[in-house]
Amino acid sequence: MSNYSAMQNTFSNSFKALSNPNRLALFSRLMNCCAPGTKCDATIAVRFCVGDLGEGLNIAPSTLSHHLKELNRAGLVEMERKGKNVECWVEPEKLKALSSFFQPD
Amino acid sequence: MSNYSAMQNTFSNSFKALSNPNRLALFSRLMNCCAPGTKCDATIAVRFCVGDLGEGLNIAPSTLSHHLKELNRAGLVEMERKGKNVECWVEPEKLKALSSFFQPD
DNA sequence: ACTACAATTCGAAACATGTCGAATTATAGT
DNA sequence: ACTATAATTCGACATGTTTCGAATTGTAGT
Repeated sequence: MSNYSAMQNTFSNSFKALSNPNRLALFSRLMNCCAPGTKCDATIAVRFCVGDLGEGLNIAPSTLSHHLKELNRAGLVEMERKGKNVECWVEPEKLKALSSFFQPD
Repeated sequence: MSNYSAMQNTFSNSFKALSNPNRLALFSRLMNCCAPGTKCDATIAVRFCVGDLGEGLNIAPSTLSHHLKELNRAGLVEMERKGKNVECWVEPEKLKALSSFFQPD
């Protein structure tokens, strides 16, 4: 347990997911709730459907879908189908984990 | 100023630098001071010469050099020649900036 | 000057990533 | 059943990344 290099691997996968500017933009929208037409409330996980998330990013739907899948695989973004749409959000715990990675003990 | 997408770009470059497991290991050593034969003192930026940093990572010196250069270009690691060696360290400010990226306002 | 050690640059090979358009699946409403 | 909208999968192509060994540069000591 507490396998050092396994944890390192998890984090490097997270950072890989955030290393692409488009993916980081998607993640930031979910994280900051500063996206078009959204009220800001940091206590509740913000939800977007896939299409709205990609708004203004100028990427093809297939590319958007691919990026969200990567974020989901890295464990950074949750996804759930809701009718015709698929809703996406970030769990606050994930933010805490990432934030504390950079805080020396 | 306070150009949103420029800041996003800086961060995606940082995360790209940390997306490689070997580079993340190098960065972690400088950050955590948990490396072989080092006393732990979080108040002072820890310094390693390039060779010692790569200890146990099983990568060629040329690869090690390349990775450190990437970390340096991303602005995450500082480097300074000191005689035969080149010393590397992480500025505590960088850690603070990265950590607070994940903290919603 | 010569030697030894530390680190970097260069070129090449194998592999991974970002992107698209076309085709497909999922769901809801008519 | 049919149609429209949302999202995904697939195959392809161009570009980037990781890694190495060989050659090179920088520095200190003999």
